[in-house]
Amino acid sequence: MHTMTVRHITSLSQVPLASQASDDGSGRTLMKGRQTKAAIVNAALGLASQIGLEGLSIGALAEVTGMSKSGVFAHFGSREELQISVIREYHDQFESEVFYPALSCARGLPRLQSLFDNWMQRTTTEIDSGCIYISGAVEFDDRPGSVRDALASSVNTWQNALQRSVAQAQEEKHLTAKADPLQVAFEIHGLILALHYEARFLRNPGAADRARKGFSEIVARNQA
Amino acid sequence: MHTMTVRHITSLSQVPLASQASDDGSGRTLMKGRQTKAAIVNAALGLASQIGLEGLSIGALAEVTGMSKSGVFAHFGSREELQISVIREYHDQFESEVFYPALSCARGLPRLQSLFDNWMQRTTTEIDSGCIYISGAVEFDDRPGSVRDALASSVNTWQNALQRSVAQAQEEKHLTAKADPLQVAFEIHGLILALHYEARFLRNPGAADRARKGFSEIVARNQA
DNA sequence: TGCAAAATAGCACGGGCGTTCTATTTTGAA
DNA sequence: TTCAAAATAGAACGCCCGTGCTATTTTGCA
Repeated sequence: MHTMTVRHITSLSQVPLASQASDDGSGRTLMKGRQTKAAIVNAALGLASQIGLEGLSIGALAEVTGMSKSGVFAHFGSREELQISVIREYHDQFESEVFYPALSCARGLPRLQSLFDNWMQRTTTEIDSGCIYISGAVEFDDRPGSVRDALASSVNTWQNALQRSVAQAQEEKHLTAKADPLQVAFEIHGLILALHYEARFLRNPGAADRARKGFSEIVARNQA
Repeated sequence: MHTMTVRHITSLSQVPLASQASDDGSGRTLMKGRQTKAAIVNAALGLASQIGLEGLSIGALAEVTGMSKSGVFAHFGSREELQISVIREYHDQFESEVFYPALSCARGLPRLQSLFDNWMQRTTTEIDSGCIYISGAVEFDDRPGSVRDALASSVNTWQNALQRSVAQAQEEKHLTAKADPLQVAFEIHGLILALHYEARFLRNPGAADRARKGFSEIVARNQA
């Protein structure tokens, strides 16, 4: 219980308490609960992507993982904590699929382009699977609490990274100094949101092309 | 109007049986059920805007309207039908707040600008109240059925109107013939979605200004 | 190998949900 | 004023939910 509380406070840190077991790739000393929990969170992420964080139910999750409701429940202590774990998992995946790979591109426009391309790639996948950053925003619009906080914090982290990349593109003289990173990031975000909306909900074809075209227009307009 | 016809076709007809009463502004002969139903739908729209169409519950609605659950229920026959009634009401309000007023502006860019201004005005309001075209899209992403159909149909009606307005601006030589109405409408949609997301969920200030700036950039880029 | 601790299961609870069925009240034309 | 029809209420149903409690099984160091 205390560990739960602590994890709450330190927000997204998942550092284990000293007394607890370490994992590692394959060694002994790997408390089985950890891997089970990871499996549950993965299944939960899959479920939540499709039906939303609010639609995520412990019963359904138990069925999917072949466990009992209480077995699943014990790993989290509350539904909220489960939802937060899902958000954390999504955050990590997003980071390693979208953000980190772009770091191997040169600072400035190349990296910004890579960030966008990776984001597009991910969003294209999510036309089928759904996106927690988008559905969660709608679900927790006006529902204060730790789930909302975790979600907003993750999204803000990403938005800041994107804005930073725009600013770097200005420093590198790839984009004009007159450009406003907040404005550019806002417009890019809009393209992704429109892509998700029109492709996933309306099932309009061609939305991905329009998002890409929109991005290149933004770049062209702000070029140095 | 086309929308009207479509609404009838989609089986949402509420044409009374021949023997039943007609409404009208204030005359006698107005079956009380009609006004009660309208009041319920209005309350339901308020609730659904905040907590979503999925969150809308008959119990909560009964409490808000001061009626019994079954009293509310009897007006719709199913929760789905209630949700559809809410969508129809929202559609009508949207039409009369955003679409119709713009018709008094000259065809072409003036009317397009008016459509956008009205839409911005409405979205600004919805930063507090919520928007069921946005929340509903997320909730009914991959949930087939009549609710999804009604929602998508309403959104499509609006999207077509917007695209038509862009095309008219081309005919009037206000926008270049090279512009793609689908592309322009897509980008505008993105601005509105980003505004809703960043203002309502992230509570970022300045989002409205960024949306407006984005629109004027789009217009500038596509000017004839 | 033994044995505490961790992990999991089983069960029950209270509550809200949509819906149905059956009264009861209210309406409004004759 | 009467009276069928319309509108509303009331109670109950089965269902699924999150959660707490108490076994029971499994784990992994001593």
